[in-house]
Amino acid sequence: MAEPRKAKGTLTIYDVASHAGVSIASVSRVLNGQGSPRPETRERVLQAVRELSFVPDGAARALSNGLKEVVGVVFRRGGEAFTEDEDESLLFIDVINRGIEVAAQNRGFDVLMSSVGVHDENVASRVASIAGKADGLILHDRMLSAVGIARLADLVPVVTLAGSPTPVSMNVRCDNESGMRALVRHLVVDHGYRRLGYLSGHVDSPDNRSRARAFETEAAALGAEVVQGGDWQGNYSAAGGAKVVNALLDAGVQLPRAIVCANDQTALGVMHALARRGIAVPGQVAVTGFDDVPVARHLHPPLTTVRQPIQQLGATAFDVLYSRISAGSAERDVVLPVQLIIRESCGC
Amino acid sequence: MAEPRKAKGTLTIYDVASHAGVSIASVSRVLNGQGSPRPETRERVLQAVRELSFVPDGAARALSNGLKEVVGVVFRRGGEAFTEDEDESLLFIDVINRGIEVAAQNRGFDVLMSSVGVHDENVASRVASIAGKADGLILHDRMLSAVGIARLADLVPVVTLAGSPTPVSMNVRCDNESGMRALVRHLVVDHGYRRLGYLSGHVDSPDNRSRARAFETEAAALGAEVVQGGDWQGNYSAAGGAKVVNALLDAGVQLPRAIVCANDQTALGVMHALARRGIAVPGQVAVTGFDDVPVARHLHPPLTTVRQPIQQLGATAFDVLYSRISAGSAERDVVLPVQLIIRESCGC
DNA sequence: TAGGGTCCGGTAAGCGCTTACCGGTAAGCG
DNA sequence: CGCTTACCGGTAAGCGCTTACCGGACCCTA
Repeated sequence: MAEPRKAKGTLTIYDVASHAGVSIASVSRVLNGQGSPRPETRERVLQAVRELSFVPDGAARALSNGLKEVVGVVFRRGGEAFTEDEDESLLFIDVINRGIEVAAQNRGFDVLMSSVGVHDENVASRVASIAGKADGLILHDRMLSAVGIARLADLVPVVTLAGSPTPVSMNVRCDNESGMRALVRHLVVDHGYRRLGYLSGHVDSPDNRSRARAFETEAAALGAEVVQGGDWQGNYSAAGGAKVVNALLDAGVQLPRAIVCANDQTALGVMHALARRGIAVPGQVAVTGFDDVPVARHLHPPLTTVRQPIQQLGATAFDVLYSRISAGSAERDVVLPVQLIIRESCGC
Repeated sequence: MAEPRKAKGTLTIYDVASHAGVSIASVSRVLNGQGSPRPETRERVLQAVRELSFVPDGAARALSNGLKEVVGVVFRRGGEAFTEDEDESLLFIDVINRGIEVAAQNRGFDVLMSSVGVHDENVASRVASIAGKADGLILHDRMLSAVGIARLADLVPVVTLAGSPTPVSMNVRCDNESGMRALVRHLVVDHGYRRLGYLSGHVDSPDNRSRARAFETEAAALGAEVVQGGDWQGNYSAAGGAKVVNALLDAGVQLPRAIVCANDQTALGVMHALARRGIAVPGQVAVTGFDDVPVARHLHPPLTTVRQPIQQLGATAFDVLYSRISAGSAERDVVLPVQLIIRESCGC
């Protein structure tokens, strides 16, 4: 721990008060718009604040108010350090985070960002440390077990993203089911593909599970043949998608007519791998994604995918958390609509 | 402002103390590893902390210590809301931010992220508000005027990214000059291109200025013809790059043999626009970027660019700030090396 | 067994702010 | 003209934590 005690000439409200010739209470009142100070007093204070360029200390304020005006966001980063894979997977999470941030600003809150390494042992302790510095927490997918969340939740309000609500925490997610159903329907009904593969994301991700399930049931309902499971397991990354395809091809497996990927990053890797092997997309194999990350439209061919309102997702998470913090209660399970985005990688 | 005063049953150190049958001083000492508590006392406290799952309040701690263990990071986001352009430009900044974050964690710090809209009037007040909640600030490119920085800097230590050091603030940047020189040399000497265009970034960005200058002088030194200026002005975004190319083409201008873009995003837009117009890259026009953002290698053709150690940039910024915060002083101007990455878009 | 030195651990003072409470002044009323 | 009422603004307490300071217990030595 660093150890300065008074780095700078640390102005306090006392300095402002004496400079303005009023009491600290008046200064505080003016700064917070409480009470009804006489215009003259008010002006004197503002003048002093301006002259000294005083900024009140957030910690003191927080302590006094019981409100830090800070929310914490916790998410996983890729490998230990600066691996390629990590960089690739930035997009999705970062867009969500920006959504959170923008929403937070509207309420005068700021956002404490904290990532956790994949094989970081004590996630719980990191999270706890953030909890101490924030009024509430937003947890990205797969951060903590249900028990962990429960324990956390009686420290501070907790919102999870793409998880499931618990008795003590709230959740915000997208409507994976209907998005996936629409996608499969498009592939089977509109294009007439009879054999589809699902290249999964992390097995323990609720998003992945519901997408897989919807994929399976819809395809079955439409009478299409389905390929998935062990060999088809990715990890939401481009590298993961490429690896699966390469392994399949090396094993001489006959690819299905369309590969439905758990997310856009995976699709990106799949298309890359396919291109390297000289397999035409969508001519020989169609590929689809999920998320509609910005780069999706810049791929060759442009990626057919399901658009999640990614930034909205973050903004909503904040709003839910905020209403919990300030009003004391909020909706526990919010589901956002998605939209099928048909571009060219499906064969259109 | 929200107005809860005691949201939860807020555990305090007093609760822990009485639960453990010791004084609050002992609890604090155990928690901070100060003094030399008797093993038994120590154990009692830890036990109590565990049982109550107590987490000390960050604000109180900060107030008492004069150290919040938080640094603020301020950057610009694109348009007002959820525009396409905004999404596109995520990459660069976010990688830096992640670098900051990882470095911060190593020191037990957390990162307060705050973005500012492009046409946000009172940047200064937003920044000030962050300043009150942090021990130091990292400002991305083009956030504040020199005066603004000066004023800010006597509130808290300030590090700028890709700016220039001021008497009171520190700066971290990459070696644009040598990167650009190497790139131009490659284009002119190795490929023999005689006519080069520089598609700029924001005019008021120090990075852009030094790249433009290096481009110009090196090209001149090698006797190549240079095209730049008014019509060649982008804004670091893909859309900006595409717009310039389209305008040029519409005006019937003869494009130079190679287009050197101020950054990768711009190059991405340029390549896209060129492709739409049926112009072969690099066959008819070579295109290069700057940054080596992760997607650069997934373009068609893969982008020749100058790699900046982006994540390092962030990490270094934090380290500099940290040493200033804890040791009271630090280097004022840190320059990181870059590396020419030759892929295919240059014609190789 | 008494005196001195060590350790531990408790008490209390503050960190910078908000705000309940109260006293003083001025305006309003009879 | 004196008393009430209202309105400002000041004083002080307290938010949860760290830590300086001090007193007590224990151990060692003579």
